Amino acid sequence: MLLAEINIEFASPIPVYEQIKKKIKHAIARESLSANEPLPSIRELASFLKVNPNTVARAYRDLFQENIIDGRAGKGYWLKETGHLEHEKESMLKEDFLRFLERAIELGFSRERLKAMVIDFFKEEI
Amino acid sequence: MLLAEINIEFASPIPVYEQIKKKIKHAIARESLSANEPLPSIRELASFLKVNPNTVARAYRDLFQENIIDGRAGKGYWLKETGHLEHEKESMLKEDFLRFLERAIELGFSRERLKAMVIDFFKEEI
DNA sequence: ATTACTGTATTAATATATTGATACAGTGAA
DNA sequence: TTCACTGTATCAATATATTAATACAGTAAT
Repeated sequence: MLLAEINIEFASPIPVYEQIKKKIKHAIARESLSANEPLPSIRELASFLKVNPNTVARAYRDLFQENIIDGRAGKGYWLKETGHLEHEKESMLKEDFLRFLERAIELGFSRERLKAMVIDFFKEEI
Repeated sequence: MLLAEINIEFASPIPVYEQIKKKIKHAIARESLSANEPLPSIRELASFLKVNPNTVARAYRDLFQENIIDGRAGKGYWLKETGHLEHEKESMLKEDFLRFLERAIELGFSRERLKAMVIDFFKEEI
């Protein structure tokens, strides 16, 4: 994975470690980082981005807990098996969708109306 | 609208003003608060909940900016026309859905696969 | 064991978000 | 005008989140 793929907007209100997480997820999505491939070491990425190593460590720790990467002290971090990842990704997405449904219910939309709206969204967007 | 419909969990990590907003949206969704009906005054709700008036004011200000309620100094706040609300609710929901789509794209899902998954969700859930 | 890398843990500094105290200003009725 | 109620604005106190400084511990090669 190329260091250059990760750039940070320091003026943004979004925390640096969140930006790092998002960039890495993007890299995975485009397959510019593949299964078992090592990530840059915490200190390497930190010095490249000119941020504190703890900030990168926080991003990596989160991704570890999200079951996206694996790692050990002395060895570094690497991307997990993509097969496993597919399953994780699908369940992450399912959770997101359920949260969306909850908000819709809060707003008073019926199941049927919601379904119709979502189908419309698909016709219009992307 | 009944004051008793709004209860706060002070132990929760969710800010009090966010909890107030959510309860009011719920009340609107169940139509326990109807068009043009006045909300409890800031001080009345604050003393009932035993929170600072500014906390309630923050919730009301947010709902005002979300175009859900209207109000003026000296007169209080009241629910807006529901016709207008329907439109607002729909666009709020659309925004939520677009955020969901963005996350899905980040995770590398194609538009078609996403559509299939969403249809499956509707078959299984709620 | 030494060296040169890895990640981890602890604590402090800083920034941001949330809540609170208080004074101010608008509205309408007596 | 006066009164009793509305919401608003400003600033301080507090809590939480984020980043940083530093010391510690694991791994592997020499």
